[in-house]
Amino acid sequence: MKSSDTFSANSSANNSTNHNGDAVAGSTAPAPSNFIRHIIEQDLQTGKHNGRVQTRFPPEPNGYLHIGHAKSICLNFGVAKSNNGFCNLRFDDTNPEKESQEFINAIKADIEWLGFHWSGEIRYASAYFDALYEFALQLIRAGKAYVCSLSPDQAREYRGTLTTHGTPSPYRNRTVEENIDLFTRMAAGEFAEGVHSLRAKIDMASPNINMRDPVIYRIRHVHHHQTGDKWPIYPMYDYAHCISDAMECITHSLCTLEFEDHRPLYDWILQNLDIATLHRASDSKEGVESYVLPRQIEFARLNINYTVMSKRKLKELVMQGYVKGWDDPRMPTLSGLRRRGFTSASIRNFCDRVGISRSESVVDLGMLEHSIRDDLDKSAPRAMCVLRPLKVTLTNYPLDSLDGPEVLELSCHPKEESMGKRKLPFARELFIDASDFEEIPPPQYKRLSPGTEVRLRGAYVIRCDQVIKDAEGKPVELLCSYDAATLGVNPQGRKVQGVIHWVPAQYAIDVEVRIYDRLFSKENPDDKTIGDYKECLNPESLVTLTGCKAEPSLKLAAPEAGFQFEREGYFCVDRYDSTPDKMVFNRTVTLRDSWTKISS
RNA sequence: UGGGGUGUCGCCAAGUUGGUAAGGCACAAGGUUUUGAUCCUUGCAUUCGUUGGUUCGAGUCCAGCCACCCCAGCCA
Repeated sequence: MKSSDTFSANSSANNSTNHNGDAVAGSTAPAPSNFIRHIIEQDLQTGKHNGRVQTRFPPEPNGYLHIGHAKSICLNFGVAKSNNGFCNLRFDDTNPEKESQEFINAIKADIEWLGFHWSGEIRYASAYFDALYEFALQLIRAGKAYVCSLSPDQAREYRGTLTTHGTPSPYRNRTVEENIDLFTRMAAGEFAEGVHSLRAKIDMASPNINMRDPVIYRIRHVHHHQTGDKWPIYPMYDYAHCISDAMECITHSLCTLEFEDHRPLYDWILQNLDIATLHRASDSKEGVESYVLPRQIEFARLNINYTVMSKRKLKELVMQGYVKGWDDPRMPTLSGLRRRGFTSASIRNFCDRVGISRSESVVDLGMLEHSIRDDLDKSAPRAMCVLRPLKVTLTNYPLDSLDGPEVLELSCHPKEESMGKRKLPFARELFIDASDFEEIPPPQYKRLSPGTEVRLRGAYVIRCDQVIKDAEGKPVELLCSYDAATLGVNPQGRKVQGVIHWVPAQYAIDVEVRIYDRLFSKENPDDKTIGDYKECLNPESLVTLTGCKAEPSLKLAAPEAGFQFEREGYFCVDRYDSTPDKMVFNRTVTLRDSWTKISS
């Protein structure tokens, strides 16, 4: 045990030993070093924002959050927290047809589960529609935006290609009056979808296609989950996002690499708006003179091998029934990982370990597995559960006595005594796992085989005397004898190497165990040479085992409770399908396993 | 044949102003162990995509080359 001196010697280094301490925002290690934190440090030094750090996490509510979002969440909230700043949650809801309240609710729940707290009320880009509309009028009056009446197809032709410049729209030089008239009528719902759009007047010859008079408003006669039927026009991302950031006084607008080419547009919009108006529309409580525009900074999105991360593909897996929902334990969604048994701390740690950079990279799934093992090894109580039961009868163990069974006490954790002990009856008839017996033991096999001994974890040493087989020659029962002198002590004069888990037959509870494995069998399901990513779906990503035998103490386990089933892995009680009468456990991850390496 | 990016160990990733390659994962070898788990110890890039240049000295500066990623939605 640690002495109290050890604790007082270095307070900051011992954060990790603080089990149920501050569960918020991965704070066990010193803040990671990355280019974004460097930029912020610099801005703090130069006093660019008066020492203020304000970030935001801006999901579009068109799907569930996945672990890639967790990277962004940890970054945005983490960077704000360690600089005494704040992070907003803003729904980027400018394209209502793909969005829904269901997604908004799920996203909120996932962020809370991850352990982060957003600053103030939840924000919505849609809450800024009035302001956005006024700013559009301002651009029009300044001759910096115009109503274009090209069809989407025509607009594409006018835009030019990657290597050839575009051609100005014939509507580019409409008068301010005409533009205002048309735009006002667009907003009044007078026109059908597609007949007009509002465009920023920038440069059709720009080598950056985003600057070739991008559309900033389109006509969409659809219901919006927040604003109802108020608007027949909706702003585009490029236009709404930068203004929303500015209105929320965001200092550092962090996004992924694919928006790099949009940065000039982000800056153009803000720089072409009247700063005083922007300031007035913003959250700022200081004067205009200290009002500084936000800076967009891009970082690489998260990729993990053996999985897909695009929302489109995840949605497809759900919609076409390849998985059982957004929260299927095989999904890389936060709700899926949660249901699988991942703790939020493990995900935060994973994000810290992965780091932030600008190079596109593919993280090994092993890193995620390490993060959850690392957490659960320390925090998960141990228990025994036999997945593929094989009956064992201890021929020399007394038959049931009237006093009831012999009851053993086992520690819930090998190191953490504070986790207490659990009771487990011992009996003449037991179950062990079928894989812990081999009639013809392979080299270095340390488990049970005819004539050899093993230790039953937390109980006695037993020896296999006889194998009873069925008609096909498969072992169905083992007749063993136990050594009564080996409870809590090693036998004298011989060494018993193997230790196996077991469960008393008549006191065990029947449970269902779902064995999950990676969803894809190829490292890169997106590889074009595979064809469709669904071709490499792993047919064994889910194997359901029924009739598993769990120790009776598990009966009390609550939904989502995580355990280490000794020698098998980490498992959790399924939060939806498990009932007291029919418990269901999900395998979160296996234990590290050097035996299968040795044996193969 | 346009523009914007990225290239440091098998996988991530630090490398402030040029001064002689952090850390994690994985892997390997030992030790402890009533989980073939955990834990502990040790090992694991004379080299930073590549070729040249500047310099006493370059992953860090300069030039050329190569590879890969992103962009032509009235999606985000």
